[in-house]
Formats: sequence, structure tokens, C-alpha cells
Amino acid sequence: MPTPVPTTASNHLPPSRTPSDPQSTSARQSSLRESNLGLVVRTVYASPTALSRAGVAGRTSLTRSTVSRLVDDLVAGGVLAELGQAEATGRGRPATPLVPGAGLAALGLQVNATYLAARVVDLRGTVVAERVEYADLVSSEPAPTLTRLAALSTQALKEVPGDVRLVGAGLALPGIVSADTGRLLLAPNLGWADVRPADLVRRAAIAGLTLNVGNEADLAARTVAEMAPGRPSSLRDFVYLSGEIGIGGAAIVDGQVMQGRHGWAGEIGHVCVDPDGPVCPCGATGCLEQYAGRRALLAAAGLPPGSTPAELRDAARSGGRRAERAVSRAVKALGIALAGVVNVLDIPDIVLGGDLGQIADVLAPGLEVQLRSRTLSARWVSPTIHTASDDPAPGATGAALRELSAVLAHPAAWLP
Amino acid sequence: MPTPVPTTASNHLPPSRTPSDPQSTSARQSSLRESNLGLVVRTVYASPTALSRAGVAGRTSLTRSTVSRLVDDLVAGGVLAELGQAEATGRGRPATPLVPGAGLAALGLQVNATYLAARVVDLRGTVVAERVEYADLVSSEPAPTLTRLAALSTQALKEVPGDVRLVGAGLALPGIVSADTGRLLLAPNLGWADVRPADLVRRAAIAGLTLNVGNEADLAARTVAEMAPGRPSSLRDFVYLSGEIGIGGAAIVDGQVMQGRHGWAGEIGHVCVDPDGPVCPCGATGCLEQYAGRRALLAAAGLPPGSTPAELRDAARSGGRRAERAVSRAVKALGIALAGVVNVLDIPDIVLGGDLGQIADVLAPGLEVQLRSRTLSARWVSPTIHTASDDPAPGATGAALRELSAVLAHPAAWLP
DNA sequence: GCCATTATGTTTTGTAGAACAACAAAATCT
DNA sequence: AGATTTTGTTGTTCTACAAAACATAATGGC
Repeated sequence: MPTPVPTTASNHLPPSRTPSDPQSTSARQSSLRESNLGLVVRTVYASPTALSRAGVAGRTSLTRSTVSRLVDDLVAGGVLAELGQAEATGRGRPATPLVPGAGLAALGLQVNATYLAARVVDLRGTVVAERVEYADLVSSEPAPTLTRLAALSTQALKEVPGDVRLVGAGLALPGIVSADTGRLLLAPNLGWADVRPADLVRRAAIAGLTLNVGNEADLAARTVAEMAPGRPSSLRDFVYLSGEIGIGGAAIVDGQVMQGRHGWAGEIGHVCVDPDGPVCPCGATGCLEQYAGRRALLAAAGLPPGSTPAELRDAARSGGRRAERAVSRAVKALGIALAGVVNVLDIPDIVLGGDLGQIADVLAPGLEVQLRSRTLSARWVSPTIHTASDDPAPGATGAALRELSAVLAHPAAWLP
Repeated sequence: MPTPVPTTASNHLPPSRTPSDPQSTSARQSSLRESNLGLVVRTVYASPTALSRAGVAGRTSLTRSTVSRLVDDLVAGGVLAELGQAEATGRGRPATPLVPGAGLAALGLQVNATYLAARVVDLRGTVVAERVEYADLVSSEPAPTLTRLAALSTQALKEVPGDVRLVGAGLALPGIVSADTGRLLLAPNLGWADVRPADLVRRAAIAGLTLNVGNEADLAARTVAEMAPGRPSSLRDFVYLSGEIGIGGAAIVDGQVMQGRHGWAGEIGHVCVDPDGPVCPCGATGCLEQYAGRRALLAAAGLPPGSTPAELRDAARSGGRRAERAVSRAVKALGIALAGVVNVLDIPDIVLGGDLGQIADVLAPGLEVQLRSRTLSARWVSPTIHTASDDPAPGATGAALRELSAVLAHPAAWLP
């Protein structure tokens, strides 16, 4: 059974607001060590090839002796591991390659309108265990749904080897979330409002850990920003669009999710695209969702509500007139909304995920044209559309990644 | 004459991108000291009342002895000063009040469509010297304009007492700026493109310092975020709108200007408000500027192009039909654009500056209604409109503040 | 095959900076 | 006047890193 870490599990989440000053707390000797532990860990994790102690010393400006001391502790704590086989590297004593440890992992859960998912991901980015269950959760009840999710989680946890320690549990939700109180304020498509998931999930189903909730798009965007824990992808700044029934979004700046004042940033789905457009359940008019959300797209294309995004894409590609019109209407709306975002945020890379990722190839060309003509910065940097990999439940992975990132940020808390 | 600091003057600007990891460089003993020096400085500066050494020790978790050592060095370097008179504070040995030093100051310059300005601001926020010259700089020539600015700067520097050390020089420009190369890429209203101001201003006019350029709205927003160097105002997160001929903007998150990928974030003036709206010189259609920029407002109100914002406001308040219509058209456009920004950034506080600040009282009521109906978060946090204080050249002050903030961030670099 | 060379990793010693504790200073309260 | 209280200073101890010497384990030249 995975062993929870009671002393540190509750306070390992970064504060809900991004800290402005580098160190707002006093620095003592131990902070030095903590900072350098983090530096060593991040250096090893970020490197595409396995580094040795000397390699880490070369990349950081630490000495070999210091790195050695720190690495020894990190290996003992399971954050790093020594790869036994020394690869032949020319002259000199062969190096001991260092890799992320496999002894620490995190649990990521997700509730979406069409599925439930539970995943356990370790520090290497390996999915240790996984359960996904498809279901229609539109206008569902929170309690029974979360009970089903807990069952999935329990099943997944049974598959986790006994020597793996769980460091945290996260839950991705498609709605407005108050991370500090652990409350889901509103999830229009689930029909949920003011729910505290931690109260409805048995503690045993999450290995006794505190359950940290988060917005689905924010967490899914993490899977784009990091290919594995601590290993940044080539995109450091991008806007992620999560197309489902509604449209969620997140802005990633320098690899970090932009939270905003309350953690509600990224609600691109309700940017106004046309003041005279259709009324949105949110109360405003002409919201992006009313043009590029799943329901709006399928309805405009004349497809039955149960159709898949792939069917829409195929219809548009094979010359279906209504499908083509629906797509070009969505492209225009996305172009207006995203151009505004690019102008305001200065982030010219857009990643399409969820439904929008699946129809990205019919959206991207027109969208790039729109963005080039509507963004001020296009004359210097051309906006680019990317497609997210089609993970069945990116929010679950992202929730686990968020928990694991706490280990990389402050490894000292997880050392014996 | 002010003495430049050659060894540190060139590299005291924060990197153009916000650093993601707290310490990406190795921490040694000296980093500890640097960090704590910064902590002490920020604690003293941020406090509304003068703190003693013991007071600082109480607020930070440093010991009195450590604070004492650090404060002694900071006083010697001019970053802090001891206030002679000990105020009676009850029992015990009277405390020595610590205040920001007056020995360090920065130069802030500004070029705008209607004026040139030069200011010297010290660490206490006192304007040591100032020159403002009004002029019509629409479609002007960069070289002669910057020569006039240099003359203003030279005059202002003459007024600076000899014992004041200048730590940096900044220039606020109304356009797209590439901070790392020191280049103004485009300033539509000045008619400037691809200008390197540092090449056109004599070094003597900026006391031999390197001239750091910045966007006017970004820098003006700093004057709202800080009432004095290191003293944060009550607003920690807000969107600043700088209404001039064009409309510039900046988003401030936790007291820091959001830069974006290239430092071009905040271009709210070119957010699309109506896809079928008028064509904008930028190439897009229905940009906010076409509704709420000065020219658009005056034209819609039927006032001559040379009119002031105050005249427009008075016309609208005294029942001028066309003026009223112009204002309500601008309110609607601002509402749509700002609602999008609030939805994406989760920053419900808006500060109106420049022309928009002057007509804020006729804009604010309607604008708040618009925002309440168009933002998703309004049901939990009501969006609020604020007005910036009517500083004649907020960009110049902000440019100086940015230079001074480098001293507060890394005081060690300025100690003897 | 043996020894120089080279790079990795460990041990030892030195040092900087903060905590801790004791003390000196300067006021108020009784 | 003496006890009390708070501020600021002066040693001493402790911790973590740097620097340098040393140990280790490979390759390469003869």
C-alpha cells in the first residue's frame, strides 16, 4: 500500500497567488540547502540525457562535493535514482547516471461531462495505474458521481506497487474552482454548483491525502507544458483551449499556469465575439462557446447532438455544406476571441485540445489567417496553432503533474 | 553632480521574462545575505510607519542581531536612513526609526503625443526635479524630438543635489517596445518606427547611464501599483487603461506588470469589439480604439479634434446629445473589451488613466453595469472601475520607479 | 602488461552568514 | 532609586557551501 506523508501532505501546494517577491520569508542556512536541492532536482529532471553528479555540478555552478552531498540525500529520499549501468563515456572514471526516482507518485482524478478518470503518475511520468469510465454526466448528481470516481480511484490504487509513496491527490473539474477552499463553485455542463468534492470522496479512496481541486483546462495545459514532471516541452508560453461542451482555457506563461486573482483566469469560452450574437446561459451575448462549443458546432452543422467531433471533421472535409459553414463560423469566432487574447497576453502560440484538438486540422489554416490579420504583433511574430496530443483524460494527468511539481519545487519536504 | 555606478548600471534590470523557478542559479552563502538584505529593505519600505531594527526583526523571522548587521550596511549604502528623532513609544529603550534613503534616485523620461517629460525620483518617492514641455508630436521626427527631451533631462539633472546618486534611467514610449534590444518597434501616433532612442540621446543627458525603454502604459501602471518605491498600494491586481489618441493597457498581477512573451502584453486598444466595425489602421476591424480612442470619441461627439477630454465630459454631463451618444458607444465598446479581459485574466479591478481617467465619472457607472453582465466571475466578485490620479506624465514616474525597483530587489549591488 | 592520463566521486579543511545567548543602553513604572 | 522593559550590540556556535587534496576507475600509449 502506498504510504501517505501526513506531515507534509497538507501544505505542499503552492500558494494560490503567485508570490511577487522571490523570497518573502527570511533565508537561513537551511533555505540555502533547500534551494540547492531544488536546483539539483530540476537540473536532473530537465536534462534530456541522464546527468552524472559532475554533470550537474557543471550545469549549475555548484561544486562536485556539494552536488554529491545533495544527490546522496535525494537518492535516499527516492526523488532521484542512480542508474546502475555506467555507460562507456570515453576516458576517466565512468559516471553514475542520475534519473528521476520511481518511488514517488501522485494521484490524478478527473470528472468531465463524458467520462470519469483516475490515474497514478510517478516522477518519471510513467502512468503506474489508470482507470477511465465513460458516462453521460451532463446534469448529474455530485454525490453518486464522486462515489463512482472514488471506486475507480480505489481500483487504480490497488495496482500501485507497495514501494511507491503517494505524494498528493488532485481532481480536475470542468468549471470555476476555488482552489484555496477546495470548492467547485460552478460547473454549468455537469449542472453542479457549490460542491466540496473532498467531503464526498472517502479518504481511503485517495490514500488519506487531501484532495486538491483544479480547473480542467488549467491542469490539462500542464500536460502540454511538461512532457514529464520537470521536463519542459519546447512551448514555454501558450494559450490552451479545451473544447468540450463548453470551452475552457488557460494561459501558460514561462511554463506556469496563469492563475489570476482568484484562480479563475482563462475563461476564454465567454469572451464576447459579437455583441449582437446569441444569448449564452452565462447571461451575456455572443460568447465564443455559442460558436465553437460542441453543441453549437453540431447544431450549426446539422448533425445529431450525439455526434463526435471526428464525424463533424469528416463531414466538413468531405464537402458537407452545413458542416463547412459551421466550421468557418467557428473559425471566425475563435479568430476574434483568440486575437484579443494574443493582443492582451502577447502569447502567439495556441494549443487546441479536447474536441477542438480533434478538428484542429480543419480549423488551423483559417484560424492562422484570422490571427495574422487581427493581432498587432503578427508583423514580428507569426501566431501559430498547435494540437494537443489526444490523451483520453488530460485533466487527470495534469492534476497528478501538479502534485508532483510540488516535490520538484521543494524536495526537502519529502526527504527522510 | 550625480555619480553613475558603472559596474552595476548595465545589468540591474530584471530579465525581460519573469523567471519561472525561484532560484535558477546556485545559492551560496552570499545569496543568503543578498536575499535577506532585500527582505529587510522591502519590509522597511512597505511599512506605512517607520520601523526600528527590532520591528523589522519581528516582521521578518530574522533575529535582531542579524537585522542590525544588515541595516548597518544598508544605511552606509544610502538605501536606508536612520531618522534621528526617537519618538516616545512607551517603556524601554527608544527605537531608531528607519526610513528609505534619499541618497539614491532614478531618471524617468517620457515621450507622448502631446508632451515631453523628464523627472528625477528618489527612493522615498520624492520628485527631486521635473521638466514637462507640451508639444504636438503627432507624426514627429525622432531625432529632433529626442534632442529636445535630452535638453529637458539635462535641465532637470542640474537641479539634483550633488550627494544624490543616480541608479538608472528609463524612457516611456507610447508604442510597441522591445526592451531587450532597447528598440521602439512601432509608435503609430508619433509616426515612429524602429527607433533606438539610446542612440539619439547624448549620454551626458542621461548621466552616462544606459537608457531602458518601456511601454508607456506598462510604466504608468506602476505608479498605480506603488504609491512610492516599494510601498504597494491597496490594489495588487488590476488592469490599467491608458487613454490617449490610441488606447494602451497593462495587466498588473500581484504588483508586477505582466509582460507576455516579448513584453508586448496589454494591447487592449486593438481587441475586437465588433467584427463588423470600422477599419483600424492596424489592419483589423472594430478595434476598441475606434470607439474609445480620443479621436473617435471627439468625432462621434461632434467636437473639434483639438478639444480636451474635459470638454467632452462637460458636454456629456450637460446633456449634449451627440456627446452622450459618443460616451455610451465608448462605454459599450469598453465593456465588451474589458469583460473579455476580465474573463481571461480574472482581474476584476480596472483603472482608467489618461483621457479615460479624465472622463471616468461619466464612463464608470455604465461600464460597471456592462462588466457585471458580461463577466463570469461577477456573481462572486463585482468588477470595479477606479480612476488613476492625474499625474501629468505618469510614464516618466513609472520609468523612474522601474529603475528604483531594481535597487529594492537586489540592494547588495548598490552597497559599497 | 604497466604506467601516465583523465574524469568522477569523496573526504578534509576553511569560511561566510545566521541563530543563539549574554550583555549594554536608555527609557518608563513603582 | 531600583525594578522592569525594550532596543541594539557583542561574542559563540552551527550549518552549508567552496576549495583543495585524495581516492577510484576507466582509457590510451608504449
